[in-house]
Amino acid sequence: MGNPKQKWTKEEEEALRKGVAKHGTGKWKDIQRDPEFNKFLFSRSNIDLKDKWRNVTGGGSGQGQRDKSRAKTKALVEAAPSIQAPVPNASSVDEVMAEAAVDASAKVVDETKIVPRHDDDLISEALSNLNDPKGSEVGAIFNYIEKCHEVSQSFRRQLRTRLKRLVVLGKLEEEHEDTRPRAPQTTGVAIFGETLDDAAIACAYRIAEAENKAFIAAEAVKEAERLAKMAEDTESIYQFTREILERCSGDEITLLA
DNA sequence: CTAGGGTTAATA
DNA sequence: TATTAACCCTAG
Repeated sequence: MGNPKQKWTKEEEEALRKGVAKHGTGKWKDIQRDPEFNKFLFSRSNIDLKDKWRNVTGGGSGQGQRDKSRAKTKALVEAAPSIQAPVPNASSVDEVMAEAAVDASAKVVDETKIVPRHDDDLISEALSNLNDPKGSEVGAIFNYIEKCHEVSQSFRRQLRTRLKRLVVLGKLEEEHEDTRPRAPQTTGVAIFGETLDDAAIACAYRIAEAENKAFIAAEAVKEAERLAKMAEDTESIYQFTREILERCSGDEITLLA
């Protein structure tokens, strides 16, 4: 019977791209469940996201590459519930990356978008927002920053490494819940106390520089991912990617030490 | 739940 | 007719 194949709109496609750039390929359910993306993807299912992403991507040549000039359409298919913008969501790393992929030297100005305000405020605000009396776990902190800043996976790894590095160095105090580690449910939930707030400020500055380098690293990762599909050599690519990340973050680690 | 394959509708 | 894009089904 009536099956008018609803075409994807710009909002939906953009939301999908953003969701993938945020969480990464896969996790379609998470993207669909996300309140921010659910506004546009509320009528789409996780399978639809995957299918659409399959068409939108593909490696660069061959198939996929769905037309990019086709919006106008009707948009807002089912009387969507007033589209509001509760979240600031101003910076778009993926957008910058995409632009940079074509011409990086011309889009250097967008760099300010990645680092719009002070860096110390980043973690400070995260702690304030989380409002944790004992402190916030490292996961929640980076998660908050990730949501506010839309960082890429490359940066995510660097941030995590940085925080862990500080713990090892002794700058941060790792406080356990109490006696005995209870159950092995968590992969190492480290709750930081007040010391984090102090060290976070210093760490934030490093993060600022990290973001800048992460931007460059992201391009390298993107290239590596492309090669991965062509060569399908995970092992070689893994080392290649690792070298690039290490090379880009090598300077940062030195600063941290 | 995700990945892949196959089918159907619309288009060049 | 061939190709693309959405939709649906199945396997892991």
